[in-house]
Formats: sequence, structure tokens, C-alpha cells
Amino acid sequence: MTLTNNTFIGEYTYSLDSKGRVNIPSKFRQTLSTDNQNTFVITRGLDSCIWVYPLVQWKEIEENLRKLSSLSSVHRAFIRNTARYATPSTYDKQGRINLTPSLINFASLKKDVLIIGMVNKMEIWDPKELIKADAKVEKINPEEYDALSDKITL
Amino acid sequence: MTLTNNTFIGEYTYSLDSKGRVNIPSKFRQTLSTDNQNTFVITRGLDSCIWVYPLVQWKEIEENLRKLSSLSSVHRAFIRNTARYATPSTYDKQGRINLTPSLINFASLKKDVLIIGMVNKMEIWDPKELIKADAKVEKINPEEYDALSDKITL
DNA sequence: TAACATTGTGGGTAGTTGTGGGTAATTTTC
DNA sequence: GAAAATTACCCACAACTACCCACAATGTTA
Repeated sequence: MTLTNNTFIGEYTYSLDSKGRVNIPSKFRQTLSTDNQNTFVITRGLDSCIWVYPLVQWKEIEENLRKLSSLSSVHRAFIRNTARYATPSTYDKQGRINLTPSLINFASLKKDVLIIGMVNKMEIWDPKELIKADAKVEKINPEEYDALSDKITL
Repeated sequence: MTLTNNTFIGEYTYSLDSKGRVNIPSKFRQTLSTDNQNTFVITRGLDSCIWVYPLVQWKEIEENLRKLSSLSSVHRAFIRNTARYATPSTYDKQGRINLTPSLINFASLKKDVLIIGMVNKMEIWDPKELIKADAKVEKINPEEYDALSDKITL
């Protein structure tokens, strides 16, 4: 069953092997449009996880980055951190992509990893790091969530 | 007799089999419009039950999530917690969908399950959990119900 | 009331998916 | 320029899943 193309939801557990490879969930691969050429762009997330964009989605982000003014120091820092660690990675016949040692280290990945669909991208987490991040979220002011309820109906 | 499309009311008892499959009530399947492609999206409910959305209904939620910016940590957390537990599930020739072990566990489902129509979605409950939830509702302040009367006419 | 259709439940099988490792090609290092 | 290290590509296999068929129970029609 194919939902909208290039759309990812759900949570999966996979293992990172000794060569730095992780499987991309079969459901995620199936939703990819062909113009992605079986390729993702991996980079640092804003939380301690790896962000994985389908190639075409990444290209849109590049376009947006291009529009940001380099006069603002916040913009410069943002562009730098987004672009700097980004690496394209094509999945092999078995559906696995290669992660770079730098990104594996950044996300504190061990053997077991969690892959989470984030609609337009996916996140790769170490399970323990995600629990930590979840704990922080619980401390968020409920009013901030209430503000969201104007934008979204579940 | 079909009322409005993609609308679910009523309560049904079904059994969850050893492979994690549950039947979707035939009446619910009949009300589905064809653009759902025989597919639902199942996810965690806000109570301890599973929410089952028809595909088109879920897509609306997804579109809203897509508009949220990943620069905001509140938005990220919200997207993550909404998308993370969601899984598309197409029903088979016999009208059954697959539930994931994670969701079965979340809703404490045993063999017998209750499926309840919730107008735009359905809920899957363990009968005992529903009794517990009902008990809590009785303790709700009548004023909270009064507040609702502004929004809905019975 | 008998024949038929629909619905809910169980299980078998063929194909798919996740994971490990091997080998050849390519790049790096000295 | 040769050896070492790294990377890309291929094969193998176990576990799982989707798909199919069977059948009993219930409801419907003639």
C-alpha cells in the first residue's frame, strides 16, 4: 500500500552492522518516487539523532538555504550546520545505507537503532537517547502544545 | 444502507488472532470511499486504545504535520509523537487489518477486542480497559460537559 | 424451509525482508 | 608503484509477512 510519495511514518528497530550500514524500512523505500534514484541525504538532526532526507526533499532544502541571508549570524550558523554534515547515501540491493563515522558518533549510535518516520524525513536514534529526549519534552509548557491544537485536529 | 462516507458508529466485538489480525466490521468497510484504497492508519489513542483512521482522514493530519517547521523543538516533538506510532494497514480479502505488536501492547489487547465507531475514526479497546476508562469519565466535572454544549447540539 | 450469500476465524505457503559475511574493485598510504 | 586499507557489490540464509484457501456460523432470499 502506497500513501503519498516520499512520506514516512512509523517506528522501526534495526541493527547497525560492523560496516556502518543500516537497513531502511522496506515500507519507506516503497514510498520513494523514482527521481530519488534510491538515494538519501543524511545529516545531523537538531536533536541528537541523524536526519535522513529523500534526495528530492533535500534539494528543496538546499533551495531554501540559498535564500537565507548570510548577513545574519544565526542564518550563517544554521546553513553551516545543515550543509556541513550532509552526505548523500544510496542504498544497496538489500536496502541498506552507509552512515558516516562522524554521524554515528554524533547520534551516539550503538548496535540497536530506532528509525522514526517524520513525514517528510526520517530520524535515526539510539534508543536511550530518544528516551532522554522524550523526558525533556514532558517538561515543555502545556500552553505550547495548546497553541498547536489550533493548527491541528486529531 | 450507507450513511455519509467514512463515518463510523456502533460497537462490535471481534477476536484478535495469533497473527495480530482483527476484523474490521463489514459495515465500516462498506462506508469507506474508494480513495481510501482499503487502507487504514492505526496509531496510539489518547486513552489506552488504538485509533484507526481511514487513509484519507489520516492524510489530512499528515498535511498539517508537513506544514510544521522542524526548527521548533515543540513542533519536532509533536511530529515525532504523532507520526512515530502510526502505521498504514490495508485489510485483506477477509476484511482484516494487521495490528503491530507495539500497539497491541500499548492497548493491552488480549483475544477479545471491542471496536467502537467514533464518527471520523474508530477505536479498538480491550473490554476491561474500556470499563476502567468509563469509570474515570464519571468523575469528570459536569461543568466540563457544559462547556461542550456550546460546541455541539444533541 | 431449503438454497444461497455473506461474514468471521483459522491456518498453509510462497515470496519478501533483515542480517551477516565474502570477494572484487577502488582509494589511500608509504 | 606496490601494499594496505577501505569501499562497493554480491550471495546466502533465517525469519517474517502477505496472500490464498478452507470452513463454520450467521443472515438473506425464493
